This record gives sequence, C-alpha cells and structure tokens, in this order.
Amino acid sequence: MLETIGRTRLRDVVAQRIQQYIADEGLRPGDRLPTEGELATRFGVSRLSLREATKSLEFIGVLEARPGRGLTVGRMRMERITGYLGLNPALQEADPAVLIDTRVIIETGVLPHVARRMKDDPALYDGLSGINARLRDARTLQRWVTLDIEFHRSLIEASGLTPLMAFADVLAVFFQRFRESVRKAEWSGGVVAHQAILDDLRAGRVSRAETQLRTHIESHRTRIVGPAKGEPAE
Amino acid sequence: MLETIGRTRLRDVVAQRIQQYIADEGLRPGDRLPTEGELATRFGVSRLSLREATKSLEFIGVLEARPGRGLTVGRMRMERITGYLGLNPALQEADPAVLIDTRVIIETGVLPHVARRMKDDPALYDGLSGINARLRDARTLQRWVTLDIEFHRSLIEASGLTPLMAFADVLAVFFQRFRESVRKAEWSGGVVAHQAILDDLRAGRVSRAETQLRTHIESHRTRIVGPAKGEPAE
DNA sequence: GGCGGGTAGTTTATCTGACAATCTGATGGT
DNA sequence: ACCATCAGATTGTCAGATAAACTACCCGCC
Repeated sequence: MLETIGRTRLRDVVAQRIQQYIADEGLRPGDRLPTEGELATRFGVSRLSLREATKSLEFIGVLEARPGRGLTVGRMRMERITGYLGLNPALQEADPAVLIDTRVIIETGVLPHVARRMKDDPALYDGLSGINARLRDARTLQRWVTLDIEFHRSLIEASGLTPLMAFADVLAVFFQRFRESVRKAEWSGGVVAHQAILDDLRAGRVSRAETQLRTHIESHRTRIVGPAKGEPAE
Repeated sequence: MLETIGRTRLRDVVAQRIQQYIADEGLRPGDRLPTEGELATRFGVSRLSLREATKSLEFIGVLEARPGRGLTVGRMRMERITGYLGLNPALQEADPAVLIDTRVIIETGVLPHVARRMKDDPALYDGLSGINARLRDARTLQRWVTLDIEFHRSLIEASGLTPLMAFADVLAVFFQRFRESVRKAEWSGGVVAHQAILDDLRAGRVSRAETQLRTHIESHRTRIVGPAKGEPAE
C-alpha cells in the first residue's frame, strides 16, 4: 500500500500506531484515547508531530478531537475521501478492464441476496424501479450518470451487505469517467436492461438477472477497452 | 444522530482552499503548488496550521510533499483509498453472516480470473500450494490463522484484480472476531479443501472450485451463526 | 436535598522561532 | 559532455507559549 518514496515519516508511523492501539484495545466509536501529550510521550515525538498524525486520522473520521475533552474514536467516513475524488484531475486513471471485472464480481455477487430480500420487502423493487423511471426521463449526461450510479449503488444496498457499500462507492468514482463516455443513444438500452434485471430478480430468476447484469456492465468493455482505443466521443 | 459541530477549524478551511486552488489552476498530478510558507502567508495562518491541512490531504493522496522540492499534486490511487476500507465501521460492526456472505462473493468471484491466470503462470499455483503446505505444518492457532489469512489473501491477489485486495481487511476482521471458532480438529479439513480448490483451478474446473470454496467459507456459518437460515435464492 | 452558576483545571487549537534532513540547480573541473 | 560539489530552497520536526473550549467540582440559593 505504501509507496517507498523517501524515508518513512514520523507521522505515518504514528498514525499506524494509533490505529493499532485502537484495534489492540478494542476501542469503539466514542471511546477515549490518551491525550495528545501522553501519546506524544509514548511514541517519543513532539506533540506537533503527533498532531499531524491525529489530524490526518481525524480528516477521514477515524478520530475525533475536542478541546477540554481529548481524543475519541470516531467513525471512519469513506465519503470524506470520495468527496475529494469526483472529477478530480489528480484521480489516477485505473485500468478499465480491472474496474469492469471488479464491478461484475461485486454486482452479480449480491444479486442472490437482493432477490431473497425482495421477496420479503417489495419496497426494494419499487425503490429501484423508481430510480430507473427517473433514468428514463433524464435529459442531461450529468443527470444520467448520477442516476445510473444511484441505481447500481441501491442495488448493492438492497443486498444488505454493508461492507460492500463503501467499496462500491469508491469504484463508482473511479468508474465515473467511463460512464460519461456512454452515448445518449445508448441510454434507453441501459434503462431497459435495468428493468429486465429488476423484473428477473422479483420473479426469482437470479441466474438470468446475473447474466443480464454481466452483459450490461460488460457493454462498457467494447467501448472502453475494445479495439477502438481512441478517446471517448465527446 | 445530531452532532454539535464546534467552530470550523482552520485546517479544514485550508484543506478546502487548497483543493479549490488545485481545481482553479487546473493542476495535474506532479504539478507544483506554492511552498508551505507561501500558502501559509496566503491563507493567513501559521505554517504549522497549514501543515495540518496538507498532511491530511497527503494522507488521502491529494498532495505529495518532498523536502527540497515542495508540494505537488498527488495521484489518488484506488489502492490507497480502498486500503482504508478496513477502518470502515461497517466492517467492524457487520453481522457475522454478512461477513461470510461478503467473503463468498469476493472470493468465489475472483476464481475465474485466478484460473485464467494460472494457465499462463503456473507459479501462482506453486505459491498458493506453498502456503497451504505451511498450513499443514501449523501447530498453533495464531500460526494457523495467519497462514489461513495469507492463503485467502493470496488467492484474491492471484486474480490480478488489485482493487479487491481491499477485502484482505475483511479477512483480518473476520478472523480477529471469530478466531476461536476455528477448531484444531478442523484444520486438516481446511488444508484439504484449499488443495482441492487449487487443483480444480489448475485443471480449469472453475465451477467446482467455486462450490468447494463456498462450502469452505460457509463452514464457518454453522459454528458462528448457528443453523443456516437459508441459502440465497438460486 | 436539589438545582444552577461560577471557577479552576484539563485538553485541544494555533502561534513564533528554530534547527535538521532532503532535494535541486548551478558551477567548476576533468 | 559528464560528474562532483556546494549553496540555496523546501519540507520535517522540535521547544515554548497563549487562546479557546470543555469538564468537574464547589458553593450558594431555593
């Protein structure tokens, strides 16, 4: 995970140590940590160096700090990170084939769970269909992309497998540029595919839904990875 | 849940400003930013407060800093970001059944890719078999858990789908919470199952490998969760 | 006895000033 | 042209300090 550029910085070591401390002590959100001064002494660094590490962890929600009270364990928020992604030019281009393969695994993998839960909760179908209906009415690319992301996100959410949510969100951000290469003439095909997948899920035809979803996601491959290696139109 | 938000911290304002500067200037990865001293002057804060913001942005990859060279726009690599997924409360608090389901999706999902790559690179098989051989010789629970995690992690790695390495953290969380449920009497069964999966992959019998791996992972369910509450619709 | 207000102590937020470590570019020598 | 050295620039880390925010305890009043 870490790139070996330059020597290891104190603050990176400290951040790791703090995370380790949280894990070792089995701390939960809201639990107190030692004070900045105590941690600095414990790790043998200045208080300011300690703060550079804690501010980093605070930035993504892992820690919370309040004057007079001290440091507590927070709840890591992936959206604090993905919020800095978006259409960020610093976003490194990820291999589109890997992104597609990864999406296929995650999104087809959750379908059996979605189908099972749809049986008990028909509102899941209604919610997803509602998003798709709005997709049908989309007139701008931005709108279409936003709703497409929302549809796929909600599909994963419908599985109840929360560990996959944050990951799917990160995937979505890196995949966004490829969504934006979808031509308007292909939007309606996407809406039809979404609906077919939903209907199959509701009817308990999971294998068929998986095949359709795989095809739907794989449709990006020809355009992005396929023979035409040129830039996306637009 | 309502939170009493304290006053806006300087470093959060500065982080936003820096992000805005990058966008306004249209900077790309590798492009130079003003020095810490210049930015501190520009934003009217001390250099150390400026650093608290830059270290936070560095933590998530937006910035990179090197002595003598200065601040540059970083590359927000997906692997770096997904590397923080293990800190996600959704993982720490997930229902054990959810963790098992998540593992099944990821680990069976990568098998077609592992099998394809094994064809081109037999060393993959050798590496995984080597880990399994060491598993066979494990004598302590700690050792066994460490190697079991390594085996499953290497299996995901063998797929070449590096984003999914994020789910190595799922494995760590899983075994940290349920290590005591792994009975010594069942270790040899696990080693046999691993080997069977590998042999099937090498022989191109992907479906069979998937079934075996699913069974292998699902074996935890009875011990941890109790009687199976029903398989996903299929 | 209970409640509310005030204060002291604690802890984080931010600052000034300083030195150490690392990098880059210019210059000189071969 | 290439390599080595050095000066200057920039980040990394520290010590010492004050300001702002929070908590707990004590005291007074009803």
